[in-house]
Amino acid sequence: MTQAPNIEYEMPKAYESGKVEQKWYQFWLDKGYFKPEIDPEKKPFVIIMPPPNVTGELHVGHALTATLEDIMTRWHRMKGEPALWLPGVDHAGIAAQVVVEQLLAKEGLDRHQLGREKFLERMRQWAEECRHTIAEQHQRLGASCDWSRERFTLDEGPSRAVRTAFVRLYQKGLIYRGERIINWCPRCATALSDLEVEHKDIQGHLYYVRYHLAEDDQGFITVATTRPETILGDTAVAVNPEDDRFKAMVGKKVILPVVNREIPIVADEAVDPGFGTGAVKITPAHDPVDFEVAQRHGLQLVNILNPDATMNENAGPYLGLDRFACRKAIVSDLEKEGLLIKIEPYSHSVGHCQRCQTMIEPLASKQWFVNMSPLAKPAIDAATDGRITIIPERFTKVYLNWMENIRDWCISRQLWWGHRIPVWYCQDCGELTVTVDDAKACSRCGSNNIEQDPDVLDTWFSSALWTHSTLGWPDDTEELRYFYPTSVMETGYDILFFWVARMIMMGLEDTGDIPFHTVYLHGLIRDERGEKMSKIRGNVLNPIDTLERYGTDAMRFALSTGTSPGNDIKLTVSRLEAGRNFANKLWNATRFIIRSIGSADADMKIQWHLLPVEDRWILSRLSRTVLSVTGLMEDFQFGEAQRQIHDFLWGEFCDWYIEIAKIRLQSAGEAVSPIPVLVHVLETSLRLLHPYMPFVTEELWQNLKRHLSSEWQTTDSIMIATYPEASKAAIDPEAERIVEPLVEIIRSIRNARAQYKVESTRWIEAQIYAGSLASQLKQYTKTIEVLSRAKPVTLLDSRLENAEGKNVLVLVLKDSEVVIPMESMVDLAAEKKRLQAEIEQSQAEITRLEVRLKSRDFLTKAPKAVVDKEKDKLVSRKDKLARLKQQLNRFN
RNA sequence: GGGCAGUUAGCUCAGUUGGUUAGAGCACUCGGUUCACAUCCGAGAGGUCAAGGGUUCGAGUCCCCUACUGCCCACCA
Repeated sequence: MTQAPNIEYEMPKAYESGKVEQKWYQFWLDKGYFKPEIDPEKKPFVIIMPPPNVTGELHVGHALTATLEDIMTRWHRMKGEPALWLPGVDHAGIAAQVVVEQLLAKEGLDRHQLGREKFLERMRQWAEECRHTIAEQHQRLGASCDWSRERFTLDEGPSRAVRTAFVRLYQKGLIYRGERIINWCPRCATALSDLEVEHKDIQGHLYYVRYHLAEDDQGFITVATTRPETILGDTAVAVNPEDDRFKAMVGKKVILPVVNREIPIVADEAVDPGFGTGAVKITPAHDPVDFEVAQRHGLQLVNILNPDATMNENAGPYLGLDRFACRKAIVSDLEKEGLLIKIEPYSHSVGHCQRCQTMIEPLASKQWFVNMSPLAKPAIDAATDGRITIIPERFTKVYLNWMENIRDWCISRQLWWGHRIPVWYCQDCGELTVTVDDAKACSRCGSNNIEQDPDVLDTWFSSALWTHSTLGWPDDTEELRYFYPTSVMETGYDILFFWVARMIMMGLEDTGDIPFHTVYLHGLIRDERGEKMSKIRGNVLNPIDTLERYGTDAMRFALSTGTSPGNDIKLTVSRLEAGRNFANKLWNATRFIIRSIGSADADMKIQWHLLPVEDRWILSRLSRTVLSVTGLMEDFQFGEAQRQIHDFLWGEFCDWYIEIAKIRLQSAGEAVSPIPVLVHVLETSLRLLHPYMPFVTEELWQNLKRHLSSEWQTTDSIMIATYPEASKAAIDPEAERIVEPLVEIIRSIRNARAQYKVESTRWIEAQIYAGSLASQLKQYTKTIEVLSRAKPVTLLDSRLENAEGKNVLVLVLKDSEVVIPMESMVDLAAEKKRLQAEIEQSQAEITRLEVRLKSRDFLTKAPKAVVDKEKDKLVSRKDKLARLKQQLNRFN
């Protein structure tokens, strides 16, 4: 058994330095708290962590993910559920390969020089380093995930899942190989899926080019294009069949400029007669629409590009030129030949590689695709019939819209880093062998002369299987049976399509069941200026630097408090400071309470029947807070939940209860000690807060426990203590009705002091008329004295109808009045002004209430409780108004 | 071209079944070396909840419309 670490009573600085954090993390780890037990009697809570890419270190976005997932996991664990949070990392295909290629470039190497095997070895080393760094960083964030189940997408298990899924889809006819227009990144030298292309508006040009008719020197047709270099790949000109201008030309041939090839004029619906000249050049190998036109008309495909986007042999004289150089050259040649009619500035959207920002070339190429529509249908149903809930709800529409318009997914990548496509081509008979285990021979002719497809799969293909591949699928494991479907998928809304949608499709396809019940989408982290963080902008915040500076809990506070799902978060210094200050406040409050315990007797039993009003009040407020926080958490409103814990602890417990309790502690003797309540509220609040701020709560909780008797020693750690349960029994409206005016009285005296600039060291007298509350407030005269620095405070039996003298200040409150004899003259003018303002305000409110209460509709249609409330309010406001007026009369 | 969000105090943002006088942090003003805390304490100022219309007894909250900002999706050469 691991012993709880020996706790030196350190100041917050020690906590900020990270020592406390590391101490506790190690403690939890040693205790094995992160690993849930499989208990068939209990329903588990499961989150599979979105695996960070092995491209370097974590950024604040990951810290947000980790924070939210840790909050949920810790909360459910404290509720006694077997809570599994399964961590992992993603090999990240292109993204990681790009990083390592850059590292190689610094050494003057490229991957082709190394060769596939050596390069992959290098990649594996790199991935292993990253995995290490990432795990370490997660630990610093306090992530309570089960490291014994950590997975990497290229691990044996997940890899077998990938192959199995591929083979099954292939056998069902849902994976096919074919020549289609794909997005080609010339820099990465690979095909990309549509999602991996970012469209940006580019200020370009529209070139109008004349194509002469073949049999008629005079006749011509003019086309408009943004990419004149693709003329080299034209195999037709198309016009709309309904376009009278060109009807006569359809079927004739034109001479392709520059290359002087004859190509036909065809009629096709796809052409918009209103755009450009109404005639379109058709480049089937380099444009998706043209590709389809070509299919319909049986046109030839002419590919004019090499993989690196230089011109190939089909470009004739332009062979070897870069695509942009070629464009210039062609434009200049067209001009020379008088075929360029005009150039117009034109803004259009151009695809760029998501990873390297290189301009994409649409290219006809033979690739592997997944036919998505059959997979989308069950995924649509799951979100429509309520089996899967997306938070915030608005993303359901976005999800459905994408699903309903889904297009086939190009999954092959011409990379080395990733899951190799499990397909072998027979060099003898040409048959494809598609198997999970490495093929040794052709499945048809048995030849050993087979070669595996050199390509790898899109990294998102393995991600799509993550929820089940991490739990053992395709095997029927105990883990899979127990933990699947998982509970929550928590991630950023930016990967809804990339990942979440595909996981739902593949989860349903592979297991027949949804992968998770709830999708929680968080917002993106932005910098102080509201800009998205990116390496290119150089505004990326390293979460480790941040937590070293402010403390992990402060950062978690900054990331989760006062935020809401799906909305972006601006991470500012002041947010971080607020978190740090809150941790510090807790530290100090706990220190105070621990010191108080030391000087009192050790019995912390609350004597419920003897409790004074303020004890009942704070216990009531605690109950309400627990009730509300629990409800909010069940509703995934973590930001609001934490804000309420913060406000309760700081604004009520520290500001009022502790301050009042101090007075009791100082006047030794007859009174009931506040210490049991102090301890109870603190201890409960720490548990309530623990999911959010795990380190400071553990440190303080452990410290507190050391001063308590054995019956408090329920668990070895706060993280496995039970989560507070709301007790409605402790809600005490009567106590609240007394403490509220008490607070109001104290505030009003403090206010008067400030207004009249009474020196802080000077005491003033106060007399209070509290009507029906007098008897309960009687025992609080000392409290009022100490907290408002007024002495003596006396309670009046009756109102001072007309307080005598001009140097008496009368404060009219809701149900009470405070009379303060002033040493010097009261500023009459100022007082009159203040009273008049109050009267006006009061009068306005009364008018509003009266109007409302005269309305028959209101009286009959509003709920009775609301009506009664308004009636009571009117009575009390009228009373206050009358008293205000009397005070004003004093001055007249 | 579609779709979605945001617009609340000087700044950053909360405010989820419509129900008192709309909140917090930071910033600001004034006052504080009281033994938990100056990473603090006390007091204060600051908002026609973007504009307009509607539904309702009652709207920051629901509906319509407008403006501005941002995002997503989309094969107009």
